[in-house]
Amino acid sequence: MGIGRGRPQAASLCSCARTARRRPVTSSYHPESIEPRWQAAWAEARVYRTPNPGDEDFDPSRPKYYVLDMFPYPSGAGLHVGHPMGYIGTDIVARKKRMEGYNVLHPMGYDAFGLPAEQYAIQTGTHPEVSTRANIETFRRQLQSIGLSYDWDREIATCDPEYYRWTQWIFTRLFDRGLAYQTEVPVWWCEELKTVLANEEVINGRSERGDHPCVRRPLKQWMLRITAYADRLLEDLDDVDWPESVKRMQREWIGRSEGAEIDFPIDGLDASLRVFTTRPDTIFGATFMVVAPEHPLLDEITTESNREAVGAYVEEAARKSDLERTDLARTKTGVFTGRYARNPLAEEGTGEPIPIFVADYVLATYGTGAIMCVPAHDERDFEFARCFNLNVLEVVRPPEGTDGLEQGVCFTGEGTAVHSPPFDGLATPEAKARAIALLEERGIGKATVTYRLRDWLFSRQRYWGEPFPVLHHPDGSTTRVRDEDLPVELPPMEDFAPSEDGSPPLARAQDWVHTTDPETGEPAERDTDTMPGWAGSCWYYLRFMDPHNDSAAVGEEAMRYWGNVDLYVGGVEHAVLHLLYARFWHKVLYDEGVVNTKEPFQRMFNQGMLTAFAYRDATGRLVPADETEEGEDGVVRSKESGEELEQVIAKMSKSLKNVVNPDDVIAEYGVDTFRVYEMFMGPLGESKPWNPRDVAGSRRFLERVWRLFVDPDSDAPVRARFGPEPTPDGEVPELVREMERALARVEDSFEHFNFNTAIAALMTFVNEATKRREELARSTAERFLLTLSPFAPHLAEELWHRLGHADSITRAPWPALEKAWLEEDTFELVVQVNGKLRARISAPKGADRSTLEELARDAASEQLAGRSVRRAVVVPGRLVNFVVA
RNA sequence: GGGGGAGUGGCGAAAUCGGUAGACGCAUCGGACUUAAAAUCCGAAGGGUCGUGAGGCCCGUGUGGGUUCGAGUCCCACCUUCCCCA
Repeated sequence: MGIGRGRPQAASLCSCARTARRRPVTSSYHPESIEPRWQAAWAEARVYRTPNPGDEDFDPSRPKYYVLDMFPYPSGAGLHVGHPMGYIGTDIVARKKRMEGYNVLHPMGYDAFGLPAEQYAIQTGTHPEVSTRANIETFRRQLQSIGLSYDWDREIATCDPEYYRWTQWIFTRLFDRGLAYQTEVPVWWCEELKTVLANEEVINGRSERGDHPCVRRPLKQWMLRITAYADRLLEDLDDVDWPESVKRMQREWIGRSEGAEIDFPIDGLDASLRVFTTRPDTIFGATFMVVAPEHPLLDEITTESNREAVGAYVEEAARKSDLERTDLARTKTGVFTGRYARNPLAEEGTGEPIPIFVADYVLATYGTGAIMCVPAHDERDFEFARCFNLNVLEVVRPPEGTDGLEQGVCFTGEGTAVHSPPFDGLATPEAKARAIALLEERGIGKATVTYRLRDWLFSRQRYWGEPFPVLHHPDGSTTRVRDEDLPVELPPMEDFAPSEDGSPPLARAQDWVHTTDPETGEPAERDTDTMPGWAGSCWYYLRFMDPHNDSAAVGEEAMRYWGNVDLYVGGVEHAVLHLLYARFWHKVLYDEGVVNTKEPFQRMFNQGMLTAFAYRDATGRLVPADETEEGEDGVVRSKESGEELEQVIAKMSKSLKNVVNPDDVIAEYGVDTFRVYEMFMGPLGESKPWNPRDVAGSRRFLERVWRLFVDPDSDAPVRARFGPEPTPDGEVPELVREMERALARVEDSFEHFNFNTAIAALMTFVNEATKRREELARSTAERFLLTLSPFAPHLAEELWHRLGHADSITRAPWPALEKAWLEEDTFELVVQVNGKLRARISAPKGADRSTLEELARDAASEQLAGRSVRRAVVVPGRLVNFVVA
């Protein structure tokens, strides 16, 4: 191996060397010839293949590292330069870990089921299978052209029957555990898309995809009981190393709140109205109640004289989204039902009748679908009471100095209970506890926890998704398909457009629907819904551990070795849904004994968004970037009309006509330049604009690297002469020190993924080494190439071989930082007077405070002349600050 | 409406702990090489100001306050902007 410290790795690399010898001898940097050659050599030698436990060449003594990208949905548009930013970041991490001797699991696949392929199919007639396959080909070609070190033997696509067989298998486990059930629920129905959509796929009453209008409709749907895992999903967030912001989003999404359920007797009916409240201590302030328009008791509660008005109101509410209904800023609406309830804690006969309203700001799906309203201490109730002129009764006195009812505002914080006979004078937490104790004692209420999280609507009336592995029997019962009968494959269909009546396309595959129950031989029907796009992505990280296993979703040995994902990188847009769903499935699989980790993703990192310049003319029309030119005055104009354009920075998107295709960048500058530029732009976690003008700088850097090693005026593959090697006890040569500084900064950059600073450090070294090339020792040059290789692997590999190495640099040992080479005898001492810089002088490293003060006093003698030094602040190793009068 | 991030040269950005603001690169300008150009190499460069010059001085990290010998960094208030959620 290269510099002789590492153990030989599993993959045979001799073919790399063979291929390398076929290279033409060129003296200037030609990435277009180097890069495809090495990509072919790496593929041929399978240098990125990662053996699994049980494989012949598996080395169990090495530690494991699993670094994963969020796999892409293979859209028809292909990749733009924003997609690979995270991929390049993880590739750099994977390459360094490999060089450090880890067994690195670094796979890639495709989230290939879902609506867009089907919409495209309906528009063009191309079968989703066909367009998805074609898109995958494009994605794979593009990903491979970027030199990403994936183990392509592990590639998966969620639409493969061999993959979704196990998605279905996991569903059957959910089914067995009672976590999957069918029920009639009001769901968003999109007439245009002919499907049900999840709450999160509908924005302002329109579909997220396509922006079509949607309405609420009750339909029988598959649901997953994610709420049963709410507490564990909440608690285990403490054990993962994720951005706090993402954890917070998940916590808020789950929305756990503690409170009480209370039964209010209804006047004139032998029924009571159950409400949920987080503030049982305010029950004596309840001056009215509200039920949701969908509340099951509404019909019974409503009196004859109010029936018409209530009916009309309910009808209107059905057309609104939850969002519109609960918007705080909106004027509250509602209708009186004609009925009253009673405070169950009030002494007999003392309680005022409490009017019951129906109002759409209460949702049927949250809590019990009914609330007691305490306008003095709840914003929405306060607002409602104002609109309808209802009583407002203060039952919590705010702490001293805080505004409350007396100042005309609604106080929602904690204070002291008043006007509440059983708990007058108690502080809010005690009053809550007292209220709950009283309710439980009298059997009219109890402490409860509710969640904002709802069960997961898990079915779609579409074709391009996983079929449900269940059989419906003539007696109305439903059983799951036996393991040995999986997968339930999608039937081939010519026409997969949704039916006009909204029934799913699979319902038309009559031969497929009508089957026999293999257990009983009786006729049975298949389910005609399919799973949503999220299903396949819930567990793909597990399949990567053991992608070809045909007897289990993931083999036990592989699962035990790979554990969970050490580093997961992707966009923040998946912070809630994908990550929550995947964590839910993982926990079910944990209970099932399939995995032995509680959490799937140990560390998570969100890459920033890539933006780009877009141009608008005076009319606001968007002008494609390639139809613009910048004048000498720096003003951007339209090439065609010469009109001045406004430059805006925005997310890369087709509609803004500012998409940059990586293929074009690679064709013009080469892969390594593309990789270096993407990382050099700024920290991986920040959003930043792509500036086509800046790319050349990264290319120039690589050319300087090339010339450091190859003499452009000679035919020799590499410069023959190197400077003297550093001796163990001699003085540390400047370039050795310089390289070590660069290495230290590169190491640092892996902490926060700010590879821009790593590349800046490598540039600084190259600049210095170019100036004093005759001093550059061979060992220093090799350390540099090793350090460069994760960032610019093709160039590093080429030069590594030109230096005479037969084995690939991708498996050469990562250089260990030599701290001793960083140490220096002197430092630059900063001299300040009253905090202002006045001199910089060289001082010996170990000098004590008084020596430093003397040196500084000398250096600042001019500024100090005639002034009295009141104090001297000495920071050893840094500065001296004189405080003068 | 709620939550989070970010505001530093013409542009992307850098600056472990509070201690030299602007590293590294882009664009720009000057010079060398060249018949010429490209490429490359060398150099200049935050703003202002004084000086023939070397160099000096003042201002400067969104705004206004505060803490400190010393603030891009810490605290308070505000403005702008992006993202996420509702």
